[in-house]
Parts: sequence; structure tokens; C-alpha cells
Amino acid sequence: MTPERSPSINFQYINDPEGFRRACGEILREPYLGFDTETTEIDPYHGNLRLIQLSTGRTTYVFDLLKFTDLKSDPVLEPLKEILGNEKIVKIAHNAKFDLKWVKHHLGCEVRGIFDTFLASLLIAAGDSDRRHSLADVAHFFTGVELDKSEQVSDWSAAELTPSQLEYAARDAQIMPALREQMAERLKNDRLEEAAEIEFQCLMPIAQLELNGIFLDRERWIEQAERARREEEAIAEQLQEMLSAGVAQTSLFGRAEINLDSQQQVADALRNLGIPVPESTRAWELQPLADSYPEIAKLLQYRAARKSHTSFGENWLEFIEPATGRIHADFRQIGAPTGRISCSNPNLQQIPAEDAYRKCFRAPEGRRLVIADYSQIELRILAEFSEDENFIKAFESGADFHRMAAAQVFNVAPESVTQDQRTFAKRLNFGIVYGVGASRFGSMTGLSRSEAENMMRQYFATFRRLDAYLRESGQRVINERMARTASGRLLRLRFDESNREAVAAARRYGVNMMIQGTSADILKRALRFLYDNLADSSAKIVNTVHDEIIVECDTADAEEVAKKVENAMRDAGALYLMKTPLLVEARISKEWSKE
DNA sequence: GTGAAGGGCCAC
DNA sequence: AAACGTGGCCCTTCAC
Repeated sequence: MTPERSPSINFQYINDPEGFRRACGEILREPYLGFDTETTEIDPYHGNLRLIQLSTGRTTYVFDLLKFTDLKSDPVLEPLKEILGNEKIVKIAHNAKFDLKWVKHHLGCEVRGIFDTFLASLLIAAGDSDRRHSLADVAHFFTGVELDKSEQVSDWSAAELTPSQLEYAARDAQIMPALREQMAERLKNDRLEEAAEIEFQCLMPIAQLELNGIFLDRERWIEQAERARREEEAIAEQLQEMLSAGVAQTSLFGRAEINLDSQQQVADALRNLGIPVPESTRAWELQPLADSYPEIAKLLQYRAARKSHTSFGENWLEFIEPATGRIHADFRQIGAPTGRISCSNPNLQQIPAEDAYRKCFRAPEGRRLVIADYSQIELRILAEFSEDENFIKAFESGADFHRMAAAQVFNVAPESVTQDQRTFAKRLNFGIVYGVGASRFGSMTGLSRSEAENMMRQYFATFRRLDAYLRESGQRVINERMARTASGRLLRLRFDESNREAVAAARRYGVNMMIQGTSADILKRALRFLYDNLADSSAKIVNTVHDEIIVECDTADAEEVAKKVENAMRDAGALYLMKTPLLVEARISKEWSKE
């Protein structure tokens, strides 16, 4: 197929008050507008917002903001802000989070009514990792148009922009309305409209979350990092000592140093000591040997200490933005094919659960954190989907779920459930969401294969509907080669049906996606509800971790904010859980800690 | 030097 | 026997 020629570009460059007034008047009645911005930096806390482009698809208006000294309150910009904030005028952007952050931070206004072609592309790709999602890729895929992005990195701070720069700026906005038409059609055909609505509604909350950032207590962090460094050093010294006996060649300076981070060298040294080291030296392989060999125990200790020290050390201080004194991480709204959000630079979703680390994230003076999470959200979704009365009953009592489940499985009164029984039930409760097998369950709990099988049989005999549901949905995702969440979010499964392992993996993947993805649907709905409820208050969303939302607010508002957070999360859950009770636990704290 | 791949491990 | 799902980060190893 021959590539479509780039469409001719018809744009108006607007840089005076009269032009702003006239242009905004002309587009005020448009249902859809292509929307793009050009900025002098990537980070809104550093550069300037130079251009805003709005396009009907026929005409593109390139608004130059260079001459404005006060973007937040200059009345000339009011009509433009009204268009951006008008939900009835859909702004079509690619990776709108970027533009939203700039507009919010520099113009001080919200963007309402968004169609994001980047998120739409991810939804339509439905987990196909071969598909690319740059604007050029998406435009080509859906409309056949070839785009050239060479001006993207050009200098947008020049007093006089070149014709080629302006043309580039206009072109990206101009293609958006036609692109949206194609993508909207596809979203409809794939029954992804509700999922898209969730994503588009979640853009502003995520943009604001990134702008807000989270406060990290520098001194506490340094102290903890130093503690971790010393601990690692001490353990490394001991491990080095233990392994030196297994090193063939000693250096001139006495003891031979081996690189403890090289699993190759470490495995060799251990073997030289006569320790039967398995092929892989992953923790779960080594764990059984730890009791017999102190060197193995020490190695595992070292790895944990090493992880803490390297991943959560002083390098984090570089992430503190000087302009705000806070950490502004990157949240990828569709970070996983399941719909989960991911986070990087740094990843605020993998802070060790230990208080020593969590407590470094605290509210600044005069403020509090409201920390709210869904209790057992994935298991409740499973209960809802399966309609298993016994499973739902265990939630309805409101008591400890694992205990209630254990009481049913072992047929004893809840108060007579032993610690062991509860642990077995808990492990199984978590495992089934991922599709755990008897062997894995056995090794987790120390049961033999056949004991593990028996216990799983007993478990599924208690929760018969759940068992049937897992089988049926597993069969369905294989037959249909796709899985969907409650909102309709889609994952296409690709597997070789002659390969039993591949089929089993696809089955686990698909079933897990329905649950994990529904949890993501609910969380994203909650973020939007919360964002709306917190407007014009002292409260800011500062982090979210899959089933948890953290809000920072003035101390005096904390009680009220906690209620709002709880309500937003409950209302979001109620959209998808009708039969199963939902529990949101919110607490007020000076620090991000457990309880 | 740089980057990809693989191993390992943190979170939910 | 690792067949328990999703991510990101750090390190080593190895290819270019």
C-alpha cells in the first residue's frame, strides 16, 4: 500500500489579543478539536509553555504565549481557557497527560473533555506488545498518514519561530480530528468505550498527581540509607570471609575478593566449598539449603541488604525537584496490559513495606496524610464474578476474611481456627488469583505435593462455585482468545494451542487479567471521583499503589478528607461490585506507615 | 562506551 | 517441579 501523503496544512499563527478573541470565537461551537502544545522543556517545573495548538481538522490555530507575562490571570487568555475547560468541546491529544500538566501548571486551568489517542491506541492494541504507540505510529496505523517528527526537539524558546516549526506544530494538531474518528469507530467495535471513558477521565487526576509530587523527609531517608549501607557492608564482609575458603586463587594482598553481585562467581565459590548449588541461585532455590549451609543463609541476607541499599539509597535524593522540594515520579496510566498503573523515576509503588522506609514519606508541617486502601479487592472481585455464596459469606461477616475462609474449609468455628489453618487459607486465597498449582502451593506452605493437592481439593469443595467459575472462565479465555475486565477492558491472548504449557500460561494470564484489571478499573474510577470531590480544597493526591490512594491535606481538614476518600473509593467499587461487600480502610497519619 | 538480555528482588 | 499474575530497578555479562 502506498503511504498517504501528509495532508496540506492550513494554519493561523495567533500572537495578539485580537487574534485570540477572534480565533476562540470561531472554535467555540466545535465538538472536536485537535489539541497539542509545544514547550521549551520536558518538565513543566522548568521550561515555558510556548504554543497551544487547537485544530478543527480544517483550520489549525497556533496560539503563541511568548508575549504573556502572566499566563494565570491575563484576561486575554480567558476564552482559550474556557474552551479547554469546556467538557462539551472534546480536545484530542496524543499523550494528553503531558499537555495537561503544562496547561494546569502554567495557565492554572483544567482541561475537561479529552480524547487521548495514545491511551486509545493502548486499549485497542489489547496487550499486543508488537504494536508501537508514538503519534507517528498511531496515525499511520489508523489513517495511513506518514508523519515526520524531526521538529519535535527543535528550540521552542526562540523569539521568532521558523515557518517549518509552526507548520510542524500545526500539523500534529490538525490530524487529530480525523484520527479520533477512526479510533472512536474501532473503540466502539471492540466494545472498549467504557474502558476508554475511564482512562480519559483519569488523565487529569494523574496529571495533577504528578504535579503534586510526594514529600520525602530528606534527613530520615539519608539516615535509613546509611543504616542500610552499613548493614550491607557488614554482611558483605562476613560473606566474603566465608567464601574466601572456596576461592581457588588468593591475591597478593591475602584474601581473594570475589564480586558478590556476580552470581557466577558466587556460585563457583559455593561449589568449591562443596555446597550443592542449583543451576539458578534465586532465593526460592536457595531457601531450602539455608538451614544446612550458613554460607547460603548469609548470601540471602546479603542480597536483601544489597537490594535495600542500591535501590533505595541516596540516589533517591536526586529525584527531589528543587522547585518544589518534592518527588514527581512518572506514572504510566496504562502501565500493564491489565490496565494497572505503573510508576518510574522513581518507582513509588515498590517502596519496601518496612516502616523505616515508609515513614520517610511524611506530611510536611501542618499537614497530614490520608492513607486509604481497598481491603482484599481482588478476592472480592473474584467473589463477585464467581457468585460463590460461601466466598461472599466470608466477606459479609466483616470479620477477618482468611479466618472465615479457613473456618469453612476446615469445617470449624471461626474462633477455633488455628494459626496454621489460617495461613494455609490465606496462601491459597492469594494463590488462586494467580492460578497457583499444587507444587507451588506445597512449597509455599511446606506441604508435600499430595498434601497440597488434598488441601486444594478441600478448598474447592468448600467453594464450589468459585471452582466452577475458575474452570469456566479459564476455558472461555482460551476459546475466545481474549479476556475482559468488568469495564470491558480487553486483553487478546496469543498462544500456540499445541503447546500445553503455553495454553496453561495463557489461561492463568487471562483469568488473572480479568481480576487485576477490574481492580484497576475501580481504582481509576476512584481517582476521578476523588479528584472531583477534592477540588478547591487543601487536599492533594500524592501517590497510588494499585489498591491504595494517598492524599495529603491540611491537618484541620484531615477528618473531612478521609471521609471523601473513603466515599470516592466506595462509590467506585460499587459500580462493579453489586453482590459483594466492599471495605475501604482510611487512616490519618503524619507518615506513610502501616497502621 | 553503550545497550540489550538475563538474573535477582522490591511492591501489590 | 518454579507452570503464580503485574510492574521497575540494579547489577553482571556480552555483543557491537
